[in-house]
Amino acid sequence: MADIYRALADPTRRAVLDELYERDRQTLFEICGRLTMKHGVASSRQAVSQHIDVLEEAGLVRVEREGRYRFHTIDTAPLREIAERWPARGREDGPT
Amino acid sequence: MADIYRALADPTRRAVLDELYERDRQTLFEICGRLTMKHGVASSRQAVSQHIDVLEEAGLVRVEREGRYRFHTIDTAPLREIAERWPARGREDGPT
DNA sequence: ACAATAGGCAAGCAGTCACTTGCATGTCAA
DNA sequence: TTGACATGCAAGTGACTGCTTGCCTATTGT
Repeated sequence: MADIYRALADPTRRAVLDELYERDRQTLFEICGRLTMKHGVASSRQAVSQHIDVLEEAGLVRVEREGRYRFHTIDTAPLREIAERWPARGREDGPT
Repeated sequence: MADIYRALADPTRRAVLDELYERDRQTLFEICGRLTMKHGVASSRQAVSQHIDVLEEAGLVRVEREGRYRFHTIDTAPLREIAERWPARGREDGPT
């Protein structure tokens, strides 16, 4: 499994996660369209596809294939590694 | 303030955070030595210095100058942005 | 079958990044 | 003051990354 931190390093990939967080089970074309419309990100289909590959390898996005469609779903579980690696200590107020 | 995600993207920078998480107020030379000894990271002083610059710009490391020493301290507060951007939802089990 | 749709693969290119190298600044002890 | 120590600055280099380009495969509708 690839590097989750490196996967998060790119702003377009974070926008993809934002979009999938709002709406699950989107296809590549849906993600592309919505990135352009709502997130002001103008990336080609191939570019977004490559970004999704990285997110998938990091375990942040899961894919279900159905016919000629590929539905993408966010998985926030791997993000916990970050919070658990450097937990807030003592006086710094903790998570909600 | 620079990109916290990009700051975390490099494994050496994460090792620096690990080290500072274990022990606060370390100088550059201390960090270099401990990175080599305990984390198996062999980076030059200049390389580590540049990494620390990135961490500092991301707000993850704070610096106190005293005489000819610079003491570095981790600040985990900016990490909360990540957990708050894509909070775990519904059935996915939450943090401890 | 045929065209249209959704996606996949891979080479090439330009920009960025981490690292090195070499020298400069500032502080402390003797 | 002088040398040793801790750090700072900046140019150059090789590798990596994100993106494009061009073509290919698979599925669906008519």
